[in-house]
Amino acid sequence: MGSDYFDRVYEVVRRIPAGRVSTYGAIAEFLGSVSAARTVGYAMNASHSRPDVPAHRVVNRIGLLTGKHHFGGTHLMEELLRSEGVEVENDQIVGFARHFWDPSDHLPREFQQAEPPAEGRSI
DNA sequence: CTTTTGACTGGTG
DNA sequence: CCACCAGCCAAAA
Repeated sequence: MGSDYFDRVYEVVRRIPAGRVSTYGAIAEFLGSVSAARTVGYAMNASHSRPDVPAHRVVNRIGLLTGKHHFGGTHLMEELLRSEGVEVENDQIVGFARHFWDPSDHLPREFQQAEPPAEGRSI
């Protein structure tokens, strides 16, 4: 199905619960290489046609909303996060460590094998 | 086909 | 604290 890596990124991002956020690096590390963080960001850029991918819950390592410019509106990403209970100030997530969601800490290791989730399974 | 460029990160100087 | 470099993957020129 197209690019495997992007699909894996989307699967992970899709599991980020509302009110939680993750980072490009954490996702890349979960998928095997922390250095591929840029690619995770690039995958987010291509996630426009993936409405089921909450790209606004992915920020950089210090909780900065680096991708906010890609959400059309200047504060759309921030608004989305706030509506989920994530406090944002000066384009940065307040209490970032408190909202941080590490995929390696919640998703099964088999998930890294690029195995898509079972169909008909509610998230 | 080659080169450039990104929503990144960690290390080095 | 700031500047630069390497590593990773994919799309566009």
